[in-house]
Amino acid sequence: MTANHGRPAPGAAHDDTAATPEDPPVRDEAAARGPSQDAARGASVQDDTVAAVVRQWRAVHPDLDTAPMEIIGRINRCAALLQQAEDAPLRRAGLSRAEFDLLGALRRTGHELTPGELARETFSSGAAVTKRLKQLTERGLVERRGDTRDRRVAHVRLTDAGRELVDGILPEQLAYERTVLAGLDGAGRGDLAVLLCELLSRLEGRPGALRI
Amino acid sequence: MTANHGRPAPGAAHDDTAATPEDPPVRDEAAARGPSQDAARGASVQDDTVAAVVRQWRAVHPDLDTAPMEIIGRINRCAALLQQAEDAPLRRAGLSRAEFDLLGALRRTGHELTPGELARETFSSGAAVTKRLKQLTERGLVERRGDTRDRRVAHVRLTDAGRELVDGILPEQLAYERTVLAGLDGAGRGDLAVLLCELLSRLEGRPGALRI
DNA sequence: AACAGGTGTTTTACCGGTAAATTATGTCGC
DNA sequence: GCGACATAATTTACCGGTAAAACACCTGTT
Repeated sequence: MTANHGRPAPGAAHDDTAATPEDPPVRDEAAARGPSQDAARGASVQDDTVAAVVRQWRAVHPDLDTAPMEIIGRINRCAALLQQAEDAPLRRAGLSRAEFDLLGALRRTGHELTPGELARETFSSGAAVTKRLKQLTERGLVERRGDTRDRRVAHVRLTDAGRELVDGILPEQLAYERTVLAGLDGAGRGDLAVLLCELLSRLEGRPGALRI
Repeated sequence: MTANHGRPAPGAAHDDTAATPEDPPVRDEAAARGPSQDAARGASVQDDTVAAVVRQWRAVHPDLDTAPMEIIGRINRCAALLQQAEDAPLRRAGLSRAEFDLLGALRRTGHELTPGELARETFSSGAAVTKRLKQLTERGLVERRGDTRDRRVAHVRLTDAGRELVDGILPEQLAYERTVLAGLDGAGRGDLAVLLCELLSRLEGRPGALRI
């Protein structure tokens, strides 16, 4: 998903008769091969799908500065692949990612949360939380009680089964993430965390600071 | 979204009567303040939501190595925020992200694609592509023709309106991405692109190389 | 030629998410 | 204490995605 970083077209496949009248087959690798920016870091830049997509855009729009894609495209693509990989073990445990996030929020805060807090905590809508809580309650993973003072609010907590489920899955997820990150050396991991933190801080900055 | 990086609970809110019997309120900032790894890069690490979440996990599970979260959590969170930000201008143009991805794939390859190729190109299911193509065709953004040799396959191409729409939106997206990335200096951007490329290459590596 | 099996696309049934409306409750000013 | 307004949660209607089945067509074998 996300804006622009599908797979490169493998090779025009078996086309058919007349090519589309507009645009003549702009289809060479001419446009500036290799990485656009190779920093101080000597690492030989591999050829990932994003690089191929960026090449395509440059061939079609040589005037456009496509540098941001090299970062944003990769972030999006990494996120998509990571989620896909981590969803498998979740499914095995009978959970969707959204459900795991909800349980995880309860586990890591260590105390009860209201549905509203859970919605904020998991970045989802209140309606979605209501639905998920219904299912998770039926499955005995969470419990709810009403607030005695304010009868609009409910308090949700993990059951023992819920806590055990999260505690069983989390180390597995972390172990997978560790193997993925093992491709980078210690300094690389440190740099990456710092750079992403700077980027994220900017994205999270006081709401609205960065355009809508 | 994604595994573990919601917002930190602002402060137990106004709780109620008895706290849950299990787990005593583990709720101090004690657990190793500050960034877990501060690399060579001197940058003062900011305090983003992921850092807060990682602190929570460390407080509850001091034994667990939460380092991967500092990277994976931030990638996921960045991706979510970026997509949210970039969806707004898309909506204004009457497109969903998935639709824009499809049009973008057609635009950047510069030639016709079959529905199947579009599915691979945009990482979505064939069924989803079928539905999107139906809508986009009705809106006059793409056209389709049957293959003359193999009547199972269709060939999809952008209409002029479709191409103009993509060409109008793309620079806007890139401009936004550039302002977001302006928070990093040139070397930082270069390093980030390279590090993400290494990570992505590993994630994309020969299918199945990395666990499921 | 007929058929078995493969491939490209579409259809079907369903699931989960959201926005907006709804319900129920609390709070503030008078 | 009562009306106006705010807030917490839920319900409703709908939309878009997927998996699996169905369909249409091709290709190789006999």
